[in-house]
Amino acid sequence: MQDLKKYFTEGLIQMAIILSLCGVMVDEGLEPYLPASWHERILGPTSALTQTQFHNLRNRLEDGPGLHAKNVDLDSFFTARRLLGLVHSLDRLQVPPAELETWLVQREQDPLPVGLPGQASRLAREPPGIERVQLTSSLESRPLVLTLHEDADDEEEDKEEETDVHYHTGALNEGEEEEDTVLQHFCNIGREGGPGSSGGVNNGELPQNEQECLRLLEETFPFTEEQQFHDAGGGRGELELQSPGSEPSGSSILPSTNPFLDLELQWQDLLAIMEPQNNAGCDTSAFEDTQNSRATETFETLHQNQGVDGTEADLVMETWSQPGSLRPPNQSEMEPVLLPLTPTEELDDHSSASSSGVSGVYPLQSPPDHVDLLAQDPSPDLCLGISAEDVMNRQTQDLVATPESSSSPENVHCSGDCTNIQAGNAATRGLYMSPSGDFLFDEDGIEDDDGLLSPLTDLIGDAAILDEISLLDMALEEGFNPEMTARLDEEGYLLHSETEADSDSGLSLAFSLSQASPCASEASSYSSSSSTSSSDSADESLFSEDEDAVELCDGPHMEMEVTIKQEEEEELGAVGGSYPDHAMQTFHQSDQEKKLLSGLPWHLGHDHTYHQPMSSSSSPSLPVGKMSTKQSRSSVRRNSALPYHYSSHTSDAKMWSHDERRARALRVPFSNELIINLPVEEFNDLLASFQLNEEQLTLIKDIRRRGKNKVAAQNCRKRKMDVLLGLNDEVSSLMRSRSRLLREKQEAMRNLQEMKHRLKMLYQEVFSRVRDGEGRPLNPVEHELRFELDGSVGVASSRRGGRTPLTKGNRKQRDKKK
DNA sequence: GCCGGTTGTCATCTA
DNA sequence: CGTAGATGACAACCG
Repeated sequence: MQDLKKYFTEGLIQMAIILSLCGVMVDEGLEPYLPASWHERILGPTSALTQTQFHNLRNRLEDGPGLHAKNVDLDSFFTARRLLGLVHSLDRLQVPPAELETWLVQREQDPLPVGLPGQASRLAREPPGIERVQLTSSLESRPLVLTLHEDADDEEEDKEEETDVHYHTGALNEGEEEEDTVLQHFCNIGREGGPGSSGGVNNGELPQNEQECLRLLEETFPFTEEQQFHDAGGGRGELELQSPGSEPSGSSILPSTNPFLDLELQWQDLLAIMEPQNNAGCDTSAFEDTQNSRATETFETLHQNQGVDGTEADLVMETWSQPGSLRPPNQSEMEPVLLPLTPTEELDDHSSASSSGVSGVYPLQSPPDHVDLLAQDPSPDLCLGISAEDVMNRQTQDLVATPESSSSPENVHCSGDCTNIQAGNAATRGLYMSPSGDFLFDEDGIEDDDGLLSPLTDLIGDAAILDEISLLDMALEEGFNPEMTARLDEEGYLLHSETEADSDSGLSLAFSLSQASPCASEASSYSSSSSTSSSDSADESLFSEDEDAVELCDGPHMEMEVTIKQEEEEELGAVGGSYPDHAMQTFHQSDQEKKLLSGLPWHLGHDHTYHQPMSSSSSPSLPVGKMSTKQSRSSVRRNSALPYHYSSHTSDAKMWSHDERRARALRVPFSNELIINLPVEEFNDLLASFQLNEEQLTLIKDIRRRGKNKVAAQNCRKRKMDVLLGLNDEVSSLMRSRSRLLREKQEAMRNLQEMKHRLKMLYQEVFSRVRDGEGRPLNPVEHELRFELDGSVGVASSRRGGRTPLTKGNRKQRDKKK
């Protein structure tokens, strides 16, 4: 939304409108409105700078901030590509080429002189491979996404395009001096309009162009025709279309009519944009999408026409592309195309995903992509840089989706956004797309609707795309992979449970160690409260499962328990009597319940030890008095059946067996574990679900009480032990502290003695220098120095007891006299 | 058989 | 009032 705000804030909307109007006269209209700083303002932090790292890197390398920032150093880029091997993929996939086209178009449209120098330099810099990429991409984009569908033909076309591209690029490099047909067209247009005023030129030609465009549209431009056109001319067709002002040139490469088409398309795009519905239309019709994309292209071209004025052009471009990203200024267009490729794909993916995720409204992405490719670059630039970009795209798409929002400027932006996003999608998806064309885009869009992941998965799915996808993409995919997140979540849950278990174990102390049982452990007093709350839902589910299990219990585990129980019963004799199958089942259920309960957080968190007895419910319950011999047997059985249960104490088994016996005797339909571990509500529900007599209820409550108290006792003992240990530690620390203090005391005593000694020496020295009134030294026996509180010093006679104040001054004087 | 440790249980208090 | 936790005390069991 912030981005949108940025775009919509203040005069941006007006700017967009003006720009749209500028379809005829971009330069004139924009100039007043486009201060040099506008780019940054409009784009804000999310602009090119925030774009894909890749773009950013290039930007950094070459131009730095501003529009140029997007311009990529082709050499560096190419090198990087080779190194990464991504470059190759980029060449194919890179949507950015569209931008190149736009750039070229701008050149053409623009009076050649305008922005040439910078661009030319860039072109010259660009390695041939890069140029190809641009051209191919541009060609693909222009021919409409249709070209994308034709994967097989793409390479050949690309080659052809490459030639064209070289041609164009050469023109660009030469500063439009070259006689490239396309360039010538553009040059002618620009010249007609006047080198300085591209807009003016355009204006003059517009009417004709429009007419021709309309005618051409009717004749050739039918959507299907676009495909044909694309098939036939690929890049050429694009070039033609792109050259808005160019006269119909006989040049094989660039049909002059195409430029007119572009103009018309631009107009249509503008009109469509003006119409609120267009936004929605993007979704509905590929044609509209194409128009939108074209509109963006037109703006781009206009921007380019502005030529050198990167700022103004950038502004325009930005206004169009804003949602995703702004194109870099003049030069940047070229580079953005290239650079964005990988990132753009990523962005596209994100954007597409986002768009899809946001609303199915924008299935269009693919179709506009062709045209949008130009726009893509910008968008990807913006989007790619930051993960948040996806959100941006979604937001922008949302805006676009709302047809109502389509007021002139907003529409423009929206369309631009849509185009950008779509372009991104198209770049990646165009490959996937079948020759069906625009509609295919819709399909893609639908696929996109699945979510962000879908595009990624799609990319992965396509081998070619995979080639193109960079490691970064992979990383991104992994990062976004929902499965991974799910796994993480699970792991986190596991970890959480483990941690709880750990905490529990900590609580249980030795108990847990000795008796730790994998089976469900009762919730420890500490963890139980919290765990229960968190696990309520799970518990419920488990509970339901448990109930089912009660009814349906079966399986080998059942058999094991049954045998054990039978043995136990034999041992027990008449106490338990013979359990009906139902009861057996219920107990078996208890085992399953254990399993289920084990999954419960609270269950996990709890002490290991005493539940074991719980788990041992299946284990035979022996009369307390009989336990000695039989216990060992039962314990052995337990061990065999439930090794984890095993505890040194058979008493546990006994105890539980006692409750278990009673429960069996009363035919309690659920296990002790459930009785003890279930939360109160569920426990009550459980009791309510079964018709139990008073005796059974009492027993169940006693079992629950004892079970919980058992845990409480364990915890209490553990705490007590902890307290003892803590006290022991405290005692140790206090002992150490005492030793330390004693040492310090000794040290202080030594220091004190030393000080006393030094004081004594000093006293003697001072006293030895004191003289009486006759100048004779004082007799230490008869006199002594007295230090008063006020700091004065006097000589006192030890015999008379009288004191002769002796001030320092006096003493000093005396000393001086001496 | 005694002793120490462990564990379960009960009773009671408290939140 | 009911529930659950905490704790002291008791008893049983084991090594």
